[in-house]
Amino acid sequence: MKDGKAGGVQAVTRALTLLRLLGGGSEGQRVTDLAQEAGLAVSTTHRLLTTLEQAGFAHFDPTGATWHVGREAFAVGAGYLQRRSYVAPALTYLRRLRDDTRETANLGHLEDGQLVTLHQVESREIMRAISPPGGRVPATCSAMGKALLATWPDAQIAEFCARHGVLTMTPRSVSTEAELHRQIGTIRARGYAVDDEEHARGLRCVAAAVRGPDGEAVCAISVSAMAVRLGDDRVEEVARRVIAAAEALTHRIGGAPAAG
Amino acid sequence: MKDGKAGGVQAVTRALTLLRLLGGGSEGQRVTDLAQEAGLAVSTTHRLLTTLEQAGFAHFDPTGATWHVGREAFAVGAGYLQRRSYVAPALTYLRRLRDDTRETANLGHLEDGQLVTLHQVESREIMRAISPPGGRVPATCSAMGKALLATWPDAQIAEFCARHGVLTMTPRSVSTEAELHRQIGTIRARGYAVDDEEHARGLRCVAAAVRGPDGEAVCAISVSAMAVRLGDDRVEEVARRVIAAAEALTHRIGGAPAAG
DNA sequence: AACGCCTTTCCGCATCGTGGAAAGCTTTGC
DNA sequence: GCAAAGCTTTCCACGATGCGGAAAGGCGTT
Repeated sequence: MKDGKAGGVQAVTRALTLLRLLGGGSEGQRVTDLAQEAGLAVSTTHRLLTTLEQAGFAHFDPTGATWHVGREAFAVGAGYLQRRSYVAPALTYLRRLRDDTRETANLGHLEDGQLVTLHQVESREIMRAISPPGGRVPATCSAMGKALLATWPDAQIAEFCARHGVLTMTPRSVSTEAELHRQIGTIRARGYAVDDEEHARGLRCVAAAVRGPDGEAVCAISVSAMAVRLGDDRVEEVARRVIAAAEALTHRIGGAPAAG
Repeated sequence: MKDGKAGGVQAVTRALTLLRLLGGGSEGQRVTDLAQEAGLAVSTTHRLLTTLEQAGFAHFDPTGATWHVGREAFAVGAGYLQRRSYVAPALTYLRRLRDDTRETANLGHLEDGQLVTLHQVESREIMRAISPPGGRVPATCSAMGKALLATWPDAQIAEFCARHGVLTMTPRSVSTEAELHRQIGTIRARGYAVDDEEHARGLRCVAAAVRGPDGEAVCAISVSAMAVRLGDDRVEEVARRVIAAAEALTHRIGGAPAAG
């Protein structure tokens, strides 16, 4: 047929066109109108819609005989957002970050008060990272953890401390709630968090939070390096790149830069 | 063929199955695996995926040769939410509810006898939601579902049972119509509904209905938490907050507090 | 260099989707 | 209250269209 482009499965292409019309159009569309808009025969349209309904992607409202987007379509779309959809798109930015800084770039999120490293792009210079993917650290001992905490309201942070305590891993780790709150203030002002040998001796990290579509922080990006290679003079430059990566990823996953 | 159910357009049904797999499965799936999961020939799967990609519903990542849900799928799903004018205003109240209770706050509505979770603001303490956005549960196994049913006249509830049956998900789920009617009475008297491990073992929810301008219940708000974290002593306090949130949203969308 | 495992393309066959036509079903006008 | 209009829904014979086995093309591994 002359359905415009070849290559695809006709019936499927048509069904998807209808699905798009259902999602984009005004509320409650009738078979005849949909058929016209899609340029299909009414009977064909009806058959396709019925099929979409059987799969839960379309919904038919008997009162008024109108068609709507179904729950499955929503479920699939929601999966697109929620299903850790930031890991795959993050890879590009992590890699660039690693190449720009020549240090290890990390992606992590919070789980039960701990920071879990989800992915890591290793520095080509230095061997073996301290915290491999899957590794866990108390949130307050990690730059990524602190960057994420800093996006929370103060009351939540206090609650977090009450629940999990303020755990330490090195003599330099944040050890009191007051100290944590002080640091959080700095993090919010600067837009990035620093871990200065608070997780492991000789290791420094710089991190920034990534936000999801609803403005909530979903994960964080960091650069970690041997402290000797990441002096005070270099932190700001690295931080700038980390923030840029975090913002780029925020944008990429349809995130809102500011929270509510 | 013996594709389970007849009536639908084969190619479309199959394509939708793939789409669901893309949305539901782990991120980044290969053709071979998808084919196996869907019970299709590899070549067929590949052709259907290609078609989905042409329409923007699937996305192919050349590095790693993996398939992902596409932007169009998300766009269509978003239409599902946009169409419901109460979703956007609800976010504020959900977030506040989460912050006040430190548990996960949910928004849901009924479709085809099932409760569909529309939005979720996750507890910061606990990860992994049982029922993520897009997820469905039989209405009677859910606090939100029961809260909504309770706003209906008895005759309609009876009809609902006749149509959908009284489905159960755990040994604690409501299993008879009589039991349901008893609970509905309690819900009406108290103003809130409880799901005590009736949907998933170890999970408790407290929900209240939100009404639209015509006094009809349009959606429900709930707080869900691990049962150990939501003891009998805490239910009343949480319920008070859930009801407040539901009333606030009712008011916000110009709803009438009481039914006709 | 040869293997194994995967993606991608090809092609002949018959299955499956197609659209016109006709049958149901409401709503509207008189 | 009846008829006509306009819609949804079902039916069916035809042939275009999607099917899947097989083969070709890539890529990493042994």
